[in-house]
Amino acid sequence: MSTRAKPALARAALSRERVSLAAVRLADESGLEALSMRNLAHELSVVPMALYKHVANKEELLDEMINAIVLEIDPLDLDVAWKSALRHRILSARQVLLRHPWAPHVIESRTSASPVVLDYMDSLIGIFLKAGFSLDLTHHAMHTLGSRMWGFIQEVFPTPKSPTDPEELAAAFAQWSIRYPNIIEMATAANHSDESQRTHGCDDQFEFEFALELMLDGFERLHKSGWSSTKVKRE
Amino acid sequence: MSTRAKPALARAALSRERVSLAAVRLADESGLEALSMRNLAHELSVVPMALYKHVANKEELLDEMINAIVLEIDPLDLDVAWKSALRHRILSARQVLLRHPWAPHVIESRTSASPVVLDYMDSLIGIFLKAGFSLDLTHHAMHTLGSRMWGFIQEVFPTPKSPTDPEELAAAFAQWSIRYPNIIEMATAANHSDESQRTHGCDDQFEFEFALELMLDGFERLHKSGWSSTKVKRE
DNA sequence: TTAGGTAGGCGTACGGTGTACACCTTGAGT
DNA sequence: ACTCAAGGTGTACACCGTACGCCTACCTAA
Repeated sequence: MSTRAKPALARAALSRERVSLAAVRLADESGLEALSMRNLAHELSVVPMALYKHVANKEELLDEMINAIVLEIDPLDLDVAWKSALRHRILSARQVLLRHPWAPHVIESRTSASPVVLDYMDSLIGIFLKAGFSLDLTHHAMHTLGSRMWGFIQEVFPTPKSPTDPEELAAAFAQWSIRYPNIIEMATAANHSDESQRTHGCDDQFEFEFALELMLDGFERLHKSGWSSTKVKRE
Repeated sequence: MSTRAKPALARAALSRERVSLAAVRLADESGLEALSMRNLAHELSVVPMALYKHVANKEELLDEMINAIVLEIDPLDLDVAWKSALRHRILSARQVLLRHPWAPHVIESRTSASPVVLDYMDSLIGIFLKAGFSLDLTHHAMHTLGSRMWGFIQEVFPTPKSPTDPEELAAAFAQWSIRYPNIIEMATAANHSDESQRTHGCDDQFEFEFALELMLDGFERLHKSGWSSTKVKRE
């Protein structure tokens, strides 16, 4: 009864880090909707209110989860041309986000940046400046990247599920071809043409890189031509 | 007591449309967090469960709200060059979203597209195809636009609030200059240079248009050069 | 004119959420 | 040995979405 419990006897002590790592794991494995303070506490064999000794509230926990995964992004390689450095950093961020599918949603809901997040952004800006980009152009480039700097873009709505019964499906398809001729034309081309399926079909990774390269090329062109926002550019 | 109440005596009858319009108004005026079924019902002088006779659940209500605002986007002008048509459509979407600040969050959380949403996307695709873009390039262009086709981009984290006390602020500023030298350099340039404040400072509208033009120019260049995804483009 | 069906608003109740607040236990420092 | 604070506990509250059953008022057909 009155034995002096050694520190790590019954269970390891809670800590801010242990809490947020457990939260990341829980979200990874069971989805964001399973991440309630009660579930998380249960996972840690602890009573819900115990968590509040380590994080102020759920928002702060979510902040901490983002910190944890931002630290997974590859560190910056300084010995490489700006374009490769940027591409590498952003594609690495993308790999991280693919491991944590809940992250985009959480990132989007944050209301202010933590120091860890600011570090990451600072390093991206540094890449531009070191390459001689003007402050001006760097600024706009960062805004253009937007959420792509985190390795994701809002995937436009998934198309509604199609019926399973072949006959119904054919009927629905006919309907759609009338109402959404362009969507259908594009979608069938992307899915059917011989080799395109494997080469790019609708491969998220390809789409991401396509857009990223388009932006990087755009930045490069503007930089080389000495673009400045004082020259208005509308055609 | 037993008077035959005329249809519109006590209050107008509920309908799916009245419910979703009231929801839009409530979100506009009081923010998305105020939009609970209970609050909405109260607003309509009705008991919460009454709403469920018109929408299956809250998700469906949110879908309907998006439908309502997508219909506010300017209709497509067919007599105009593709670039202008696209720009106009997207900037119009942006105006709509500025009127409904809750919309980006809701759009991002939708899991499938409604017919109204598909109509909008179909019309954008149509702009590309009518201009002679390949199905291929059109497809990638749509992905590249991403959430920008809705008139917003995930605004990267707002910087954390700065202290009000001038002395504290100076200290914090000094700290930041060391930890985030690039952010600070960029931010001060954007805010201070004489006329840049008015001309572009950190004007969301300008940033949006900058990115949009960069993309449109990129699409145009690829289209003119007969780009196809079979040619790999990595440098 | 009456009977019956149905659309739509009402009331109650349940299981979930985040978290405030008071309590108690335990280990470290004096 | 005593104190004090850090940290885990238990209870309680307000709010959420919504399942389920009821009841009333209208429309239609006989």
